[in-house]
Amino acid sequence: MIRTAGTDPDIRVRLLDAAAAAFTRRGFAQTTIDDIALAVGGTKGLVYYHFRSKFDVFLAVYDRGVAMVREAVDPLADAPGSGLERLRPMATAHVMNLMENFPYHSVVHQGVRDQSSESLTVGQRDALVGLNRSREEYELMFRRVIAEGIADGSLRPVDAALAARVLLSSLNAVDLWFRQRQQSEDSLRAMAGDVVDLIIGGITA
Amino acid sequence: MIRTAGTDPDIRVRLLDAAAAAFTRRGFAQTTIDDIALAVGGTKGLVYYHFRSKFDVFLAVYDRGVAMVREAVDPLADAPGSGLERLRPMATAHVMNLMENFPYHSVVHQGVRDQSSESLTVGQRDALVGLNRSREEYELMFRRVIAEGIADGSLRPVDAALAARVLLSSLNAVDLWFRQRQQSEDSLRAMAGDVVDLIIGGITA
DNA sequence: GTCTATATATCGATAGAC
DNA sequence: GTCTATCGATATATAGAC
Repeated sequence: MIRTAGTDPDIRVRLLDAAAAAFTRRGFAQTTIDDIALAVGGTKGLVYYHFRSKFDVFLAVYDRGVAMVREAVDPLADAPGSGLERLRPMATAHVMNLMENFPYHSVVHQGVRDQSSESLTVGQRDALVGLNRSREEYELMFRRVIAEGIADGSLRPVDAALAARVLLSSLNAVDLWFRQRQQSEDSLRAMAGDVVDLIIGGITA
Repeated sequence: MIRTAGTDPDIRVRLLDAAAAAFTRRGFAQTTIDDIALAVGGTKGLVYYHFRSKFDVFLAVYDRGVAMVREAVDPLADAPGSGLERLRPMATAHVMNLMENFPYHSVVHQGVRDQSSESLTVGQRDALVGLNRSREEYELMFRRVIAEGIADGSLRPVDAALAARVLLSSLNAVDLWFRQRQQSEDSLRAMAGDVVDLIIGGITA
């Protein structure tokens, strides 16, 4: 082994995975620090050694979640092709990522909802809004591609800002009914494609 | 006055309104019974006189929320016209209702998300799933109209079940970015129309 | 009917042992 | 680095006064 001894170097990530799963299953408020710790075979102290607070764990999960989607989707925005030819792969990759990293996505979704929650302290809200900036850049990227699609004629002349919002929130809403099962990558991709087609293509004849 | 004396006969509804607002602003777990009571100028005891538990309040809000949307939308499903000609008013009425009764809608949305939450007791989950049955009938109504639209040629030959799911969850996702302002009924209706058009009509050229 | 205690439980966070 | 023990705050629910 190249790495020298010591405890699992990825304990932080394992804690984040456990936290994402717990926040998804029970919600942030109903999740206890012990839930997270016990999921990796540890106790409270372990969590508090690696994170300042429960909210800090939430932010770290959120951060990682946004990073993962952007890593998958961002490059597609600047590929060659018309607006529509780039938007469809972007949307599909977004949904695929949602399904494959469901807990992380779910936490990000919670974070977006809660950024205006009155149960947050001022400092907490600021931290959340700060992280949401990356999320907003992401939305602006979709808006840009939609605008380009309108310009090149591959998309209808809709309000790009509203369309980006509706598109992303519609894609994210998939988490309301999607439930993980052992599905092949192919069947996930097929479902993602169907959903994206419904949202981008509409259902009118 | 026809009604004989006694305290406000609508105190139950006022409590539900206050609860809906509180659950929306802070989330269920972070809302305290005192939050609800104080919002109507009372204390804990008032709430516990009218409701068995905090969760009971949640269910009552949920119930009222579903009833309100269905009252507005159900009749439109059996109006004359093609599938598309009925689906568009249904979707628009749904979004209008979402905007006008935002807190109730928001609580119903929470309820749908939480029906598989592991932080519920068995009895609580059963109660929630029971109420969700009305919500499912509602989705089936959309599915039926979509199927009829496909049959009459006003809609593309999509998977009606998937389309109904995607349509409703997309419409509901509007609550993620919609924020109440003092807007005229007309401007709300215009926005609802735009959103519905984007979701039903898609954005491809 | 509504309010004022209060019993009771839970959990985030910290201190200190190892 | 991780654990055990514990403090302290918060909040559901109840009992009984008015």
